[in-house]
Amino acid sequence: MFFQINPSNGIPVYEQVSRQIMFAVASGSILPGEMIPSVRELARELAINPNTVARAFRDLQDQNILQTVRGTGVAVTHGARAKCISARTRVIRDRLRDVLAEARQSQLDEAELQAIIDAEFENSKKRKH
Amino acid sequence: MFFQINPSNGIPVYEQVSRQIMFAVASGSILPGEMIPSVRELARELAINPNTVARAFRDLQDQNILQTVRGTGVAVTHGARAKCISARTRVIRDRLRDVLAEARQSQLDEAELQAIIDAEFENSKKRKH
Amino acid sequence: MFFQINPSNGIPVYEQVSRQIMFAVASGSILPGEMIPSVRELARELAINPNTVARAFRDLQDQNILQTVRGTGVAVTHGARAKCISARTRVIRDRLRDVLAEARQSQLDEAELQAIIDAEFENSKKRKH
Amino acid sequence: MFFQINPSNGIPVYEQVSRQIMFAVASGSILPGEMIPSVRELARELAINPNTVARAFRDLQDQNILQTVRGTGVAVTHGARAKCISARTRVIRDRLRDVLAEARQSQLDEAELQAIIDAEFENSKKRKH
DNA sequence: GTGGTCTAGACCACC
DNA sequence: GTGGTCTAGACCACG
Repeated sequence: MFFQINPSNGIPVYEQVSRQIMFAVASGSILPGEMIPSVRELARELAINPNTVARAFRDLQDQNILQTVRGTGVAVTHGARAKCISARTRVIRDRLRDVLAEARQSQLDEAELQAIIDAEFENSKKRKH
Repeated sequence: MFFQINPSNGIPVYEQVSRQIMFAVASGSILPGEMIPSVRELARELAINPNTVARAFRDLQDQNILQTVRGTGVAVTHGARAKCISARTRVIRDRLRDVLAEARQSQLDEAELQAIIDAEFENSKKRKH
Repeated sequence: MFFQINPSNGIPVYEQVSRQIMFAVASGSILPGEMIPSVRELARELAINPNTVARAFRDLQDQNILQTVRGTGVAVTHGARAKCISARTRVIRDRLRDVLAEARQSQLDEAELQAIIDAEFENSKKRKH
Repeated sequence: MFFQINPSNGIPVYEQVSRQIMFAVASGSILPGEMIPSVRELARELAINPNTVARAFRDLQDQNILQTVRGTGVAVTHGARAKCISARTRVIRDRLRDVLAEARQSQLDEAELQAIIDAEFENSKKRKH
């Protein structure tokens, strides 16, 4: 596991964890059928409380993305890949839609909005590498 | 006052109020120097708690967008217009930046991201009128 | 709230709480739109930890049976009634199906099984009042 | 040995093993005095942990259903048949009683409950052959 | 006052 | 070793 937690950016820690797992499955970094690190181990790595990790795992189990094997650990389900990919798209599209809805509602000039979008998109490309 | 409050959409109610006032000033729907409805009146209209309206007003006063006129009520300051315009841009740009940052971090394919952006932008145009 | 918790019967306490709320909604004891007792209050009444109650509430929110009103409390959603009724039927039917499947798999004589069912059904009727 | 283990259906694996042995004795598929496969062999067959099989055997030994024959292996005791038959009835009756108790507590309409029972009983008959 | 999050630490069943 | 449950207590945002 290779991701980062920011304890003070408004997004609940357990949600940062579950999202990053979801994204990792979507992108193929974690494969269906694979075991993922134990609650305690991941908690140690990320320097957070095990209960917080457990909550993230539980949320993903409720979505049938993870599955616990009794006394053994937690595995990625076989249907997880597709679910994660579409969930990822959905999350991003919905958030984008919210921003655009607010922009429209604020009566921001359309050309200006377009300019902001282009600029930020370029920005994000640069930060990509 | 003509805006709408959604008490269960994640955004704090007081923030929905202050933002919509801000946007109204930015777009010229409310003019500098104008009085705005009292805390009690606005609370009644929007069917929310007066404390919530008061908090929105306080936040806007802290930004020098509103000011109390002794014995009369609350008015939009003369410097408000410019402040609201730039605040509006900032709010929207920041939210957009967050979405794009998350999209990038999720390893979503760039072409797909671009497609989503275009589609949603078109969508929001349609909903505009 | 009028229900009972048995802390040592195998069923997790938070699940006993959420089920009993569900059943209460299904049977009409709690109506859609109504507020339910606060986490702290219910925890006090049932003599359990508030976090345990909170978890039950959270599970029901995930099923869109409860809905929190920010800073105010928790309410039963409007679609809850139908969901609870069908969930109740489903829970009971599934558990019954499991028992019967096990009975069949155990090669228990069918007449004997029928006898057990009849006897227990009569029993449960008696206990009803 | 011809039975199946489901590692992720809530019932502990060791209990699935011991129950299925018990049921096999009750139905006469395994006869008193017969040897049963060794822990290691059964574990291999069922693709589960030997400790799990050992625990199932231990439970059955505690109930005097299995006994170890020094230097030879594990055998079904002579009193086992009767014990298994009554244990089987007890297990099923208890589970049935639990379901009906919950149904009653949920205030499910009695006629509806009766209908569910009948339907599922017919269902289970069909699946039997 | 309300719910939500997080931590800490305990105990349990399971493998 | 594993995950699951529960308790206790703290802090925060919201109305």
